[in-house]
Amino acid sequence: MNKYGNNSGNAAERLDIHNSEVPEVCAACEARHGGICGALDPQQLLALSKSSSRHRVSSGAELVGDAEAVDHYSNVLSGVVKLTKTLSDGRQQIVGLQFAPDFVGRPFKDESTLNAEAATDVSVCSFPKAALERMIKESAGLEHRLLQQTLKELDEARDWMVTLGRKSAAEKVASLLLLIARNINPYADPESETVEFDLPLTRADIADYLGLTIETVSRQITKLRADGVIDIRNNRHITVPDIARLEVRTGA
Amino acid sequence: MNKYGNNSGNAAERLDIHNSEVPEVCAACEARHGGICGALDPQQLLALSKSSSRHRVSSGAELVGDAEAVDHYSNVLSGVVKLTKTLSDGRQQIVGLQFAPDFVGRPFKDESTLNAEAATDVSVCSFPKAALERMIKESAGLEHRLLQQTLKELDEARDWMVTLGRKSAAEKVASLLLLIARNINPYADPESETVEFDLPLTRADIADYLGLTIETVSRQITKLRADGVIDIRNNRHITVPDIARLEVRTGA
DNA sequence: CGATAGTTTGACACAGCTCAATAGGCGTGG
DNA sequence: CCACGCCTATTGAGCTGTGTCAAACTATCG
Repeated sequence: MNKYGNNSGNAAERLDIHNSEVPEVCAACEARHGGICGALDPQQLLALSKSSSRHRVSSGAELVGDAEAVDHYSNVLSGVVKLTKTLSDGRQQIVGLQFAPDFVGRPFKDESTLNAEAATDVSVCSFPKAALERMIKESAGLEHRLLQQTLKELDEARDWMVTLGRKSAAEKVASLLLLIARNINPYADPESETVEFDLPLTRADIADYLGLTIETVSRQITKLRADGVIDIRNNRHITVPDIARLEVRTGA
Repeated sequence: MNKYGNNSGNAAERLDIHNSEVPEVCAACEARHGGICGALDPQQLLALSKSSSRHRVSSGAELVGDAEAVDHYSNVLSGVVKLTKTLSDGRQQIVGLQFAPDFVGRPFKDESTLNAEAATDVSVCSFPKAALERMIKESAGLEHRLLQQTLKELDEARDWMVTLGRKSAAEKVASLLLLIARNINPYADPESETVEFDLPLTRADIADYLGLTIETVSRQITKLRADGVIDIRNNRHITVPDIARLEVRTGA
């Protein structure tokens, strides 16, 4: 099944081919100047957008299956995507969270080695594997962006290895809340002292990202709330009155 | 201090400029067709080798300091380099091991976010930051190799996150021994049932890579030896009579 | 308003940590 | 070649943080 490679909902079709403006689909990405497409000039953007399409993926749905053939790549436009790995006996670990405008997919490999799943309702911009790989060959800037994004993800993965290997349960939970607070809203003022957001993850997801059980996660969240570091409404809506106090809890 | 950017020991100087053969320094890398330099043609290789130099770094010495300005990059020619991160209170985590012919250094960043240290005596081929970044701009192939290497390291980091987050101490130790067995000797037959090698890491290093204490590591190694999965002589020399039996112990 | 999925809380067990003592490897110097 | 000292690794005993199992609670949605 060609999940996201088709042209349904392709906004670019509404553009005149002679129009060199940025295609309508790309406006959202452009606005925040992130994402790999920023490397493309309007003409290249138009070419790529011809084979790309926007999709909504609802919470829980799979974007890329582990050990499945990869036939498309995506950019996250909104929502959160979790990248998971599973051992043969079912133990699971989340190995990354992708926020807008992150890229999802493993270039230059025929099979995925992990599972990408929508943690919330997500909207993505997808394009066929072949189209992207063709553009990479034609645009050095695109490959450069991809390298930058990969280096960023590698830095993040290594930071998280410290969290997994050396932090206590309490520090792990604080670290995750801080990570989410800093990434979930790309428009938020990074200097603001207080943050408010809806948790994109269930307790089970959090446990899988931190290498803990849901019970331990729940106890640590309860403690953070009891200590006034966070406020929770409806189990999902979190308020952090003072980011600095949360940072202290992460164990540096 | 310009640690590795000078030309001391630059074998390329002995080459005639009109000689288009592969520079002498590069022969070792070429032999195994790995490493980023494989993307360069002989002429480019010659150009890069003009500013590169071989160095021996003895066990325990630092190649790149955390939060230090990065002025050079290196390729590992032999030995093992450990990449570490340290929390403010001293807790440490090894976030990667680089074997020959891996690349060491973080392109496009002025400061390193981790510490690279020789785990064994190491020999490297180093070149100034500027020289590599210039070549990247001139050779799309080089950037492609760098992307491939970075993607490989990202895959490895994510695999290790599963080990850190979800495996037992026994599985962690088995996973590390398998990792080393598979990487330490680039010339070894990957199909061979038995492997023999000298551990490049102390018990403390192993603990820092696995998120354990040295005592727990020691106990698990003792158990593997008692069960006949490995044989140890002189605390460092390891024989794995049957790789498949070790794999079973890694928890998949 | 009942069903369902997610979350919290409690009591207990155990894997891995801490602290402490012992043993082994290896270089140095007598 | 042995004796000594240093550093690393092993082993033991007890403790604790996190996991396990079970039950109660809460939000959400038909």
